[in-house]
Amino acid sequence: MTDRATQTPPDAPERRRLPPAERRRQIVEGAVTFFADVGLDGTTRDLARRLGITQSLLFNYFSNKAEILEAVYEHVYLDRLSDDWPHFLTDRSHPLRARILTFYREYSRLIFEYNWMRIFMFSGLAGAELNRRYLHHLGTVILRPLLEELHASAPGPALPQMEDIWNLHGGIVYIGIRRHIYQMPTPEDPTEAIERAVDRFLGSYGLG
Amino acid sequence: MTDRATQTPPDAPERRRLPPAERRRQIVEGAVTFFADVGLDGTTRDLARRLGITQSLLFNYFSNKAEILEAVYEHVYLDRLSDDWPHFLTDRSHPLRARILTFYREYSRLIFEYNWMRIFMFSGLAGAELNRRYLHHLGTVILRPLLEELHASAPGPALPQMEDIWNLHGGIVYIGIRRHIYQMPTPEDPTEAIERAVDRFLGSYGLG
DNA sequence: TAAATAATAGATCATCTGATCAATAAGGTT
DNA sequence: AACCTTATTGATCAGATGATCTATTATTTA
Repeated sequence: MTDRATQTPPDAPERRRLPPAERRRQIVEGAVTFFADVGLDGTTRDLARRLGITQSLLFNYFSNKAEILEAVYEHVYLDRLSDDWPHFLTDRSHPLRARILTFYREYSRLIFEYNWMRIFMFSGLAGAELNRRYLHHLGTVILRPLLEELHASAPGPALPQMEDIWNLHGGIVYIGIRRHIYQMPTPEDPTEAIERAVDRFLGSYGLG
Repeated sequence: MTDRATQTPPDAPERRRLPPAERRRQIVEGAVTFFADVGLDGTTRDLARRLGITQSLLFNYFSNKAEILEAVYEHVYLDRLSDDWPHFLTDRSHPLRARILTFYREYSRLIFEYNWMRIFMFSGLAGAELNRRYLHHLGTVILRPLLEELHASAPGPALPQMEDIWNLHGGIVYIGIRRHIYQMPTPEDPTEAIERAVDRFLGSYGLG
């Protein structure tokens, strides 16, 4: 910031004139971690500084800040809910326990990520419709079928309700919240904790 | 905002000159819901507008915005963790199940509240030390003793770990997150869902 | 090598935002 | 009723912020 006049500042590469597609990609990826760090109220100047470009350049690729945030959402929400999971979860050729464990192993690997977790929370607090859509989708496409699978498999009279599925889900997701939102220590690998949570849940419906 | 000159605007009471203590209290309470709504980046002008006072008046009671936020934290974090709970939870003259259920009935009543839930989340995302202190306190003063009570009561060889307690806790807290952060529909009264979650948990350690 | 293209930087604008301060007036006191 | 204290207001400042526009200059093309 001091010797900006020198041709090659100490650490900043001072590279310029990237192909537009690549620059745009660089901006979006930088914006994702930037807004994940500081929140959606982060300034375009700080974002530009972090990217090593000028603030005005941002507006050459996006007509306003809201458009940058849209690109961030798109980049972050993309492929977070695989279309395979509903089929996989209802594929009764595998034991239900294995299906659930495989799902949550995959799912937690995808969402226990700093950028996702925080941008999801920031936009949730901002009241973004996107969050409700995502959760509604999660509920109808994954958790609801999961409930039906449990009803089909449970031997006893005790059957889970939808709210119980949300409880199972929430207990697992809470690991990611503790880690990335509250920045508390959590198990490095959550797999075992998830496995025990799932087994407690299944066990209580006679699905040990 | 249009006819501010008229002596008594249509709806605004245009009252002035409250006793300082009362005005301060009014500001803090207004600030709590204001910042819970819009986030900690909400402007002092919007806050003043909501309170029906001028922006400059805020700085007569607080020397800067950070001081307002401190008062908000203090007001919101106050008495959220009762000192009675540790004693109550370890009082073996009552059945463990009743102790846990009573605790979570009380606790959920206290924290499943719009202002608390959102300010806790906003400040957590902002990296506030206060959140980590709160959660650390919760862990050592409530959840850890709870774990020990479970170890003392569980008949079988299977014993919960601390991470399992966090899972129980997270699953319950997640109801409040869904309601107040994601603004999704949740059971009006979470008591039954909590009861079932606790029973699943206890059952899996032979404490049915 | 010279010209053309367009990615990037720098300057600038209008508005917003936290904060200050002198002027005003509400409510109590005598 | 006149006075006094001080809660409250209105004007204002400096810096921050989103956005625009023109000047540069890296890279390609002829």
